[in-house]
Amino acid sequence: MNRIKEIPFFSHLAEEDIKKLKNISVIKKYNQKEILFYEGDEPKYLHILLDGVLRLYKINHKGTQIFLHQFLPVSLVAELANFEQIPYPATAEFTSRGEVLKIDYQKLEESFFKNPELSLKIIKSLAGKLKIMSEVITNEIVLTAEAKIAKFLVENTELFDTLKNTQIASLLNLTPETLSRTLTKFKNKDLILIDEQNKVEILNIDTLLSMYAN
Amino acid sequence: MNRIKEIPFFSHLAEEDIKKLKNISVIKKYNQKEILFYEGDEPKYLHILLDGVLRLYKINHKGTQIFLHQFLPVSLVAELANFEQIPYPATAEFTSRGEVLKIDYQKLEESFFKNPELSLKIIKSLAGKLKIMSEVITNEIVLTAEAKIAKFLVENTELFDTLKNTQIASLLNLTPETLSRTLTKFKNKDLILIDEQNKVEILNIDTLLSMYAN
DNA sequence: CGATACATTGAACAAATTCAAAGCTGGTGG
DNA sequence: CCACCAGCTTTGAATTTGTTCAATGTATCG
Repeated sequence: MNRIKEIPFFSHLAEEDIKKLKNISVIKKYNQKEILFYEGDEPKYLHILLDGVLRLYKINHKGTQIFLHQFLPVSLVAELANFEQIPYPATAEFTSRGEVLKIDYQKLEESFFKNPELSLKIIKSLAGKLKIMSEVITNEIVLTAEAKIAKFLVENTELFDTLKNTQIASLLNLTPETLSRTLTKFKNKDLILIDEQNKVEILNIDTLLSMYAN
Repeated sequence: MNRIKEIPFFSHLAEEDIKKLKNISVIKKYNQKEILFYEGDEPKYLHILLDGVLRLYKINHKGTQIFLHQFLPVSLVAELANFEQIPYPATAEFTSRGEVLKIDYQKLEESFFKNPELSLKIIKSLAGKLKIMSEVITNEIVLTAEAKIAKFLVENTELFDTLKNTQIASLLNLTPETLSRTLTKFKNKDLILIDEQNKVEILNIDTLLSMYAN
């Protein structure tokens, strides 16, 4: 079985390169709630998430988690730490069973960074992460709780049907109480409607948009 | 005069490539307080800061600036927006006179992204920015005002001698009042000492460290 | 001097969290 | 079948953290 060939990051590599890659990497399985790495760990491997859902978070001064991002397969995870040779800036925890390709980074750098196609993919991955970080900053520093919830309502309406409010609150880094109060406020202003089956319907998207868009 | 050769990003390029690059780029001068780009602008050029100091910030819901980073020459600025083809995620304003190399990004991508050395430099630049972003998140979301100030005291003691408290407060995204109150608290606890010439001296670095380090 | 900018201090305020209590809901076992 | 329990959700009140506003203090520089 050759899993590496199926990874978009490496799909273009020559047979010989894939063989090299296999020699410096290993696939490991993880269970739900297992930690791939902790904030502060020294990176040794470059991690590529092959299967499962990985939650990235930081711990704040009160000891509560600050959700940063959820990784879905197939993604490079926290490659920044490898490139910059710094400790992992956040903790990565599986929210489901999963599988990770772990590549010895030192050896990878020596033999693969001359490959321009691979470089371009890494550039794209890094740029994508910068975008995510930029959005995290917007969400956490620029927007108020009300604006965050308005934005989430507009952009992820369907998630309100599948997730519990506690889970949504956790994605937004808010308490369930704040989410509940804000949704009630929106209901009272006829911005949204919550039917008997707890499905959310947006009644006045313009007002919601104006709460967070500039 | 050939400025491009002196830019570390392009120093390794062949004479012929430099000529190409010249054809798709232009050097522009800016005065203090001029804006290089606003948050939300569509990127057309890849910007390389050649001279001057550039301040990157976002505007929060109250309309106040949130300081993100200060660029010094020579740096790629906000290349993420080019790579991801998204609007600029923040505003860039000169805090001094400055100079920027503006490269037509479309044309750059077509002809230069196959160059592995250049790719590697771009990777390093992106990874560096991710690190900055990660630190911004730590500072703004994870740390309390007290912890931010303790960290700044330890890591940038000398800046307290040259900058005014209002400027430091602005770098920390705090009000001067909060900074003043916190410094007074630290003085009363004998963690720091401020002499007649307003020079700050750290008396108890362990306690300061314990306020923000984990 | 006196003007202007910067720093300090106190009091009121705002946003969101925390804590506590009460209300729902859906599944389970008697 | 329904009573009950566990886990959400909602609501109110208190608390926390930092900002805002206003007043006062201090310094420096022409």
